[in-house]
Amino acid sequence: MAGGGFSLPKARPSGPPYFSRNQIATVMHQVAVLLELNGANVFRVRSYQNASRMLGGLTEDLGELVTTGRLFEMKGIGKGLGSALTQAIMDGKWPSDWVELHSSTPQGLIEMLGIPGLGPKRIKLMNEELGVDSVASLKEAATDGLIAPMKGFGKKSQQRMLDGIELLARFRARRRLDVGLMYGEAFQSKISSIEGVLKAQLAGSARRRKETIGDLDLVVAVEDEHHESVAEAILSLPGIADVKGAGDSKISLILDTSIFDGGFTVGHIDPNVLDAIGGEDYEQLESGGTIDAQVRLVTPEVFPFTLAYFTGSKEHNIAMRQRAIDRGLKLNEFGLIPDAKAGDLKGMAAAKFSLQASNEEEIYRHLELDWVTPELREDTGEIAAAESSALPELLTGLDIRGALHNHTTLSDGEASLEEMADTARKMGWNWLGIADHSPTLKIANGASAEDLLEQGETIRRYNASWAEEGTDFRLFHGVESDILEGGKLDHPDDVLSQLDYTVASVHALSKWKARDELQNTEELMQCIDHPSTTVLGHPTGRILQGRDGYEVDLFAVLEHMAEHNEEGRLKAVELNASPYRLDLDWRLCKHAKGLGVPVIINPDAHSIRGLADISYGVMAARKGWIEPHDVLNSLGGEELSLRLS
DNA sequence: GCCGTTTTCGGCCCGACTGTTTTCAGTCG
Repeated sequence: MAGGGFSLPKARPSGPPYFSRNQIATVMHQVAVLLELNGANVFRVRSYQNASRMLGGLTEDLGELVTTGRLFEMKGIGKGLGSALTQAIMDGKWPSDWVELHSSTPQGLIEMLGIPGLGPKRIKLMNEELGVDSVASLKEAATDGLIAPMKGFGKKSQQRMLDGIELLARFRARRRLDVGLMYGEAFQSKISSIEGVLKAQLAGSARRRKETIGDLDLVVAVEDEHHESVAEAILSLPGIADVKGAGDSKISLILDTSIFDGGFTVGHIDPNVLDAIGGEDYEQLESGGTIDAQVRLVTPEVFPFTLAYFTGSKEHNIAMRQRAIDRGLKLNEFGLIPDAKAGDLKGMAAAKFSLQASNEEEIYRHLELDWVTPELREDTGEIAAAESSALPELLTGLDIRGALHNHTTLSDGEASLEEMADTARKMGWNWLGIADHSPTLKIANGASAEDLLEQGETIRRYNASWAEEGTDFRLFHGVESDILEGGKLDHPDDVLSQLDYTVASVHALSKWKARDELQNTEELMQCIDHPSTTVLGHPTGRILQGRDGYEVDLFAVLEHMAEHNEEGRLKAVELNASPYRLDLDWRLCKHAKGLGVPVIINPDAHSIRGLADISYGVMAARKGWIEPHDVLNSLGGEELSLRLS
């Protein structure tokens, strides 16, 4: 969260329900963090976290859940949380201890949690003993040498805090998926070519294709006799800025951009996005950037277990372990070990009694599960699905036949219509949609109605000539219209009606962020009701690592879109594939799918290279359980033409 | 705070690493 400030949302003016699902889930997460900082029982903290995650992934209406009493039947909701939530939802009042936690915990403590190596316990201690209540005051205390003399602390801890603060200032803790994968793939290929390395594979959130990545995890298979030489070779690879730690099985490193053989460049960033992520300084900042990496060296027999373990997620692992326990087994990074055999042995010593597995599939099979693709390992229902062979047949890049939201030189794109079409054809697509900006967006050189309609003429000419020569490719003509006051679109109806489709997007972020969730939700719905609106573009306006989106109840918006679709009016939600956005969030894809709202993955390309961003959208969609038939991208040109008419 | 073919208390996933200790707490994944 940009800013990191915690606050309790105000109740809606009318209700119940007085709070949205998002709000409830967010507040519970915040309470969990605040409890940690106040030294609460770790399991109590976990209860809040579990409940937050569970509620955040729900599709049911909260008010209904409460009135039917089903809230109390949900796993993870007991008497305490159940009645607290009932009060919040039905009366619009947060429990008094939650309010108290929010008001009594200095905001600076939350910010301090972002410092690597520093957790809630020591933050609390420093706060109590030294009155440290922010990153700035911590820096001062550490510089004055006040930290080291404290019991349980020391000179090294003090220095690590200063280093951590430096790192925090230099770069935000997480990196976007595209950046993380760039580092990860470069590092993996360097390790793979070391003599004695049998296999090196990226694990962790990069393998799960999370939209941002905290650090890289690499699992390396190596025979015992090469262990030492491989470890040494890794430590002497180019691109290592610092070694944070090196134990027997784990090496912790910081990588920098010198790992990239061909140099480093961030490529084209559209100005709107650039502004949010640091403006002109961004490229410089990024080229001086770093990423943490952890390498695990294991024997080939253990490799699949370690790979599965460090792929995570933590929540998926917990569920997997529990499943193992239920079957008299112990699952860890070394193996899957029957209780009876392992006795009190720990770690590697117990691992020799492990059930055999030459790959991840076999581990899952031992637990009577289908193999779960890494993207789905978030404990959001994949284990139940794997148990009953009901895992989705996920979308792949090969299913993509086109995308609707792309720009040309008519507005702020770098490439002409012809260049864009040509590139799409070379990518094997059957169609391409062009949706340039509308007039209100002056910063993006929004095109006038006149120019827009002229572009339409050109497109019709191309389509006619392709049809004539029997080429299975066509252009669709649309617009990316700004959403204006009252949910209105940015062109007169008679202009919009001449287009194949309209992508309606919010760009006036500051205005939308100044309003509350209810108003924004209402306005988006009004815009969706416009007969010309076909696609809701980047639904929250978020820029990853740049700015949060505006407040909106997307569950409600999607439900509204579902009603239109049920009545035969196509209303699709965009999954903006730009790695800076990935908006619709993957967590909501499953919900859209469940409601029958079609998803359209759009690269929002501003150059021919930008079209390749579609791959990040496919990653996010897979993470959101999306199958080929859930997206418009998998339709052929003729089929899509029918859907749009 | 939740949960229970262990039903009202005592667990709650598990191990590595670091820095501080002299047997362990905090943090991380």
